[in-house]
Amino acid sequence: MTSPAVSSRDLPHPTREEIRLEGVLHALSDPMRLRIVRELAAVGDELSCSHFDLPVTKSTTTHHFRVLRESGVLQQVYRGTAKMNGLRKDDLEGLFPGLLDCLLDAAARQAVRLDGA
Amino acid sequence: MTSPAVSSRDLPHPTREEIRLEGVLHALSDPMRLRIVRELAAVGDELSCSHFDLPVTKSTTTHHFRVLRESGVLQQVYRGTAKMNGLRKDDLEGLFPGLLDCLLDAAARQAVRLDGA
DNA sequence: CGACTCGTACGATAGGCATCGTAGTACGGG
DNA sequence: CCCGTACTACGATGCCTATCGTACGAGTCG
Repeated sequence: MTSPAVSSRDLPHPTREEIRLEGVLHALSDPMRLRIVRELAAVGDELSCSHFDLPVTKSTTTHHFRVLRESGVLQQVYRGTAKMNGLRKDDLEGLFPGLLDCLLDAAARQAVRLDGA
Repeated sequence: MTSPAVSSRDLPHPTREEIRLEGVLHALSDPMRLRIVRELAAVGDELSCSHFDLPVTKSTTTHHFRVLRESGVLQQVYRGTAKMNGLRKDDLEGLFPGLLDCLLDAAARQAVRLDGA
């Protein structure tokens, strides 16, 4: 088997063609979600939901991950009890070349400017 | 006078430092507002509010222009009875280099993809 | 002045959404 | 089989927002 521990539970994702720029921008216009995406991009690999230590409850965290998945920014898959999250880099790059990097750069610049980090 | 017919009425704008990426993304995540920005960028000059023929009432149009101004995407100034709108290209480029062009390109690609135009 | 155009203000409405808490399901390990 | 961990589902709440209609203010032109 190529993917050993992938659960049968699976989650609805938009196809590449169904992804809308407005939806992506809306998803990224929330600070919590932008933070998730930045961390995911920095690590460059899939991360479980529980890896993120966000200042909101788990319910709210679930909500944010769903928005990111339904807008086409993330792909999610269950692996055991964990839900792994990965950026849909290829799809986004195919639809909107350069946009993701540009947004991440913009977010990084703002973080430096505001937090001095 | 440098600006002859500028009315005394003036409008609150965020300074460059006050512009937030989240706010800009939120402003552009509305189809009506994205359309306004695309048209403004295509023309490359200031346009009056009444130039835009949007499928919403004038009240709603006013609302969208205010959101764009308050997020720092547009600058607005009264000229006679008209209110002229211009993209804050320099400020956006200074804060988030390349972002505006990237977003406009993404919007254009999506328009081609969906409307075949 | 009077009429007309452009845009605003205000209130209403309906829907969306970020957040929480609690109760529940799925999976893996002892 | 039972327990703990990871995540979900559902309902509630309060706020934000896209939209409208109507009434009004500011400016221009005859």
